[in-house]
Amino acid sequence: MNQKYRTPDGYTADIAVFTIVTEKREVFKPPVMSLKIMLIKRSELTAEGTANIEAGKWALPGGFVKESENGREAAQRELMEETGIQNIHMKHFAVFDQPGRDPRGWILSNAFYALVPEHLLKSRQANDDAADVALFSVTEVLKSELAFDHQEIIKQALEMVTKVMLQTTAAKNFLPDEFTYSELQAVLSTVTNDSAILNEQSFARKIKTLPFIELADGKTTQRTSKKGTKLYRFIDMDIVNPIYTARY
Amino acid sequence: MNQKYRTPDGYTADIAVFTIVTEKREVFKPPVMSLKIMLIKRSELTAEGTANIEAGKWALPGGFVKESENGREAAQRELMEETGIQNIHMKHFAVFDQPGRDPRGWILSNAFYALVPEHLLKSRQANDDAADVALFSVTEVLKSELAFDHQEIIKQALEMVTKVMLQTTAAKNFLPDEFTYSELQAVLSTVTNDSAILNEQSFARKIKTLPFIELADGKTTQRTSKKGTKLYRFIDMDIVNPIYTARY
DNA sequence: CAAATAGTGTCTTTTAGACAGTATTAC
DNA sequence: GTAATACTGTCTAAAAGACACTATTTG
Repeated sequence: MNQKYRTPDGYTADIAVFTIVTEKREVFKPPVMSLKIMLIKRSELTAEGTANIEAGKWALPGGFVKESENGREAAQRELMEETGIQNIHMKHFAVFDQPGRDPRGWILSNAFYALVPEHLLKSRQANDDAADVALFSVTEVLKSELAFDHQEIIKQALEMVTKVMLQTTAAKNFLPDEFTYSELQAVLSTVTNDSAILNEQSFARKIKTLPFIELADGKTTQRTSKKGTKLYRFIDMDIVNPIYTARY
Repeated sequence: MNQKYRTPDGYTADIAVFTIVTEKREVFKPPVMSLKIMLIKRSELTAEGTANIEAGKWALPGGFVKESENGREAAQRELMEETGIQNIHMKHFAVFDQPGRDPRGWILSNAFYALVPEHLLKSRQANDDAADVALFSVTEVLKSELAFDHQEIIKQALEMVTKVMLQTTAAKNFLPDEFTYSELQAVLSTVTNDSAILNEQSFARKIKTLPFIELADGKTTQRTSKKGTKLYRFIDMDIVNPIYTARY
């Protein structure tokens, strides 16, 4: 190894787990949803019994990458250790490597986000060096004081999530396999104000023409209305919607 | 520091510099363009005179991140040292951290891409531990054997570039401030086959309605036709074009 | 004049967007 | 019946897509 170059003091992985919780679910009514992020409260002592850094503050779950792991594997493991949540799909979106971002030395953070349905987080439980786990509304979190530079990480994660929700079929992560147009609207409304999406009649017509959504033939549900509503499914595909062919 | 965790053996930054070269520029004709990537040939000896790893192979420019630098700064510096190119805008797009990807140990690579006009690369010159610098067509590069896992890095960079070119105003990186519709078409044609973009009359009409492009009032050029052509400018803005409101 | 690029005119078809109306069901 | 959600009918205005035509300039 070339010793001219410093080796980092640590390589970590942090995970911004987003979910959409159903705030209000009344019989025969479309749900009302809101976007949340899962954070842990850093414990006073580490698992080894020494004083923990940034103790007592809320933070993204995460920790050091171990030997023979890559960042993604560490993210999965740390999430499991601290919150009991496992097997969720996460995507890398940035690296935070600013010297000084962590008082312990030159610590690199590999940042991931995950979009998961609420029920997968039901079993969450604080463990290891987490004293607590909770869901926070994203607006709330952007105003609170968090550990390290986690507020900045969350801010960037949120921008990414908004984009991904509107430009890919990521909304499917928050819906059952078969869903109604109003449920899809409820999901999308957590990240957009676009009237073409939020207007009821427009969207009810539009959904039938989208190439990445198909009708679940003949099936209906009464969970959002007395009348009964048609069910739709996402078709898996990669979509690039060029801005040069869009209509404005 | 918690010694349970391995510290990485190195933290590097690699840069995929893309440019669009004008393959054919005849008087009074729209240009023909093609997408290229800049690679270096790894020298036999390092700057210190020791044998270089992966010597003789073509690779992305890049190298170790130094003390008090972040990944982005190292990417800028290494690009400068190896190719003489400086002050270009680069974006981070992935981290490559698979154990075993580099025979020297656990070496993390922070991957960046840059989109730059051809003229900024005119002054390129191999230096430091680079024996040569050259531009390769992207189709060619995906078939050749490169150092480390750089082919995979380039593959992912390319996917990102295609998306970014079509979903943002990134095409401006390859155009003069004021450009004709056929020049914009030439740039976009390097990454898409979309008929709505490549059809001459459609696009000539379309460009006038795009909210992120404005007419450079009254100005014309003869560089693409005898008749003279109107010039346009990009307006800086962030665009999210939701797939749910697109027309298919 | 011919040839080439850059447009515009015009027509047809599709889509958006708005508003009002209908359908179905629980209670 | 009432009230609520989920649609559909219908109209208008805008846009897409295709094809032919015009405009301008060089040589």
